[in-house]
Amino acid sequence: MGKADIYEVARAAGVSISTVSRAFTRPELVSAKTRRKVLDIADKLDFNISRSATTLKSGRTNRVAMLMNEEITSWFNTQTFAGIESVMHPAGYDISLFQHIDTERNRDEFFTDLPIQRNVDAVFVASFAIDPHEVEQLRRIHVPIIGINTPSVDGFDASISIDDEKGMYTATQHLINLGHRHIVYPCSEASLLNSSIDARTRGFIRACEDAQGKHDLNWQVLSVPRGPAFADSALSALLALDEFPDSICCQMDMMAIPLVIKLGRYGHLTPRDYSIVGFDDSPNADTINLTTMRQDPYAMGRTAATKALKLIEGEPLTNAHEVVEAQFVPRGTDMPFGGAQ
Amino acid sequence: MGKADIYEVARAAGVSISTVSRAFTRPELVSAKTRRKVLDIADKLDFNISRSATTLKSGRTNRVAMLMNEEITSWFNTQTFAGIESVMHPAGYDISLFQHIDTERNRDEFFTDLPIQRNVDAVFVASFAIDPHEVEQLRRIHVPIIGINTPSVDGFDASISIDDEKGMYTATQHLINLGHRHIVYPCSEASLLNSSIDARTRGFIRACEDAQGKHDLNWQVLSVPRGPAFADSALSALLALDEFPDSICCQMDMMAIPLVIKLGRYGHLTPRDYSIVGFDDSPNADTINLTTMRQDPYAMGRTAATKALKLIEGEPLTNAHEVVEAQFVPRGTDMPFGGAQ
DNA sequence: TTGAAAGCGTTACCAG
DNA sequence: CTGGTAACGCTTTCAA
Repeated sequence: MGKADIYEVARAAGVSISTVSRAFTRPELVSAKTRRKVLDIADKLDFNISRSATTLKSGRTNRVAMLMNEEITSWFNTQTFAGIESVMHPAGYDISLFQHIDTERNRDEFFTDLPIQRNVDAVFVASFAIDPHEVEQLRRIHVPIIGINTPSVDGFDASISIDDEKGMYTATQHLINLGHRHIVYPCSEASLLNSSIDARTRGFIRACEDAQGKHDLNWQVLSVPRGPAFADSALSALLALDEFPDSICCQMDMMAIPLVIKLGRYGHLTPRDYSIVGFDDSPNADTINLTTMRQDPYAMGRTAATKALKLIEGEPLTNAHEVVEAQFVPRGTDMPFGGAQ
Repeated sequence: MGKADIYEVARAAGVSISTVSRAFTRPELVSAKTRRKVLDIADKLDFNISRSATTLKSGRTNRVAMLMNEEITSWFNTQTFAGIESVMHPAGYDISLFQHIDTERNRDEFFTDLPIQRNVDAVFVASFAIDPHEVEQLRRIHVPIIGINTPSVDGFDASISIDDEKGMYTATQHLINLGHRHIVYPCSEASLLNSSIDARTRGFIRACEDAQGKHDLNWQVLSVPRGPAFADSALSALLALDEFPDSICCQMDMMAIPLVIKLGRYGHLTPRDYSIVGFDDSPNADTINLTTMRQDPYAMGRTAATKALKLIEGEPLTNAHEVVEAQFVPRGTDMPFGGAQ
């Protein structure tokens, strides 16, 4: 907010407040000379249009909400947020962030209070298992709701999701095709709140079951507690196995990367001793040369935001609900079973 | 925004709009019975107070701006943002993000347009070399300006900075004290826009120069181009050296981590063959057991936000400008020179 | 405890 | 192309 108000500027410029307003927001309606004079004086007086007044008048809030599990600092959330921001900011929108909508208490609080707390033009829901009743609550604020990796698209006006199950199915199948028969899937316990995690686990299991008939597969899901030490827990669990597996299929790169590094300290080297594939292609995956399934949450954020903008404008969406596939990224942590020469 | 307006709610509840307003924002001024009735009806009608109207009336925007170099997705920016958010969001503020204020064009555009583009109650400037003229421009929006790791605090109402130079001085000294005499400092070229980077380099150089008298030191700054491949460039430059150094002092962990991993593939193992220390303690530093200097940008963000809130309230700050020190985190990538037994 | 009315700073319609 | 004026939805005195 500047120092002076629109009346002072109008007076100083010898014009009406209408003209001052137009000089800023509809320059084409004002003569070049008048416009220049107004803008000069406004600049001198440190005046600028009040967004609050504009938004009140227009009925638009120029703000959207983004709901997420956990912290904005996680790789997925940051990338998604950045993608949304890259579209919404240039369009004049701010993003109001709601983190940690993943504990019973926070969820309750959030879904009870959102409508009366903030006003937004759209709501993004990123990667969590929102339930139908909660979607219902959200709908009451009467703005478009856009899902990103939500378990279901019921109640959403638009969505973009990665096919986690299929992606993990592909990764698992890759290991099986390589001849691996003893496959372990280390994963942090399902939170019931991150639909991606669950879907990936399903993909792994389905791939193993499908292959079971053709091969004598020894596979298992190795579930460890959530929390900051999940990778170390998985490491211990892996080392405690009677027999070390010939391959590891990881829920995510953040699991795979520490495992590759730390297993090496125990003499288990990839790809010499075992194959391992990750999921995400998050930072440092390339550094350790990890074979993985790539997803692009930044691009998903952009897509979601583009849909949101259209919905806000009342434009129809040609394909409201999109599903994208994870992309296989072959690198150096996998090798045919017994294939080292 | 809900469906109904305040008049409908007032009518349905048989009260005036004043009472409806108070039921929401000053519940203590309304009888319990009336309040309940109003809130019930409001809920039924999906009504809720318009923030736009409230902010217009109050003169507050309930929004702050955050300026940064590069992307929100960098570790430092994400952490700082999350820290600010953790304080500002509960206080009712949204954060309007301005990324990439680091190219000539973006800077110009930004500093010319900010005042007329958005209205904010405070501005955070994170980690870049804003120049005095630009601070001057910023000041014209007449709100508190809070710096985070800015090169100077002139013109800022408050600031929190890490002592990068001292931190790197300490790290370098540590290597020298360990007996190392051939030290290389790989760093991506100074951007002129990231004051932290410059300060760290100065710290390294000063530590070397200070030790020069006492020891026969062979030190050098190995500058490589900025960009996504900076770590690989540093790797090549290091391998091209006539003699491989006995120690490496890294500008940041994002440089150190790939180096440790990739140098290993060329047979240079730490701490056996060389010592290396990083800076930041960013993700995976612990995974590879990297000795480093820790900084906590999340905490700095919180501190900055706390100061901002006070300034917005017009409260005095007891210590407007704070400097914190990086903390030495000894782990496993350093060892006395020739000390392996 | 409640109601009436002024006013926050714009925008947009309608005149001129 | 420009000016006057109502209206956006709320908060806040002031009265009752």
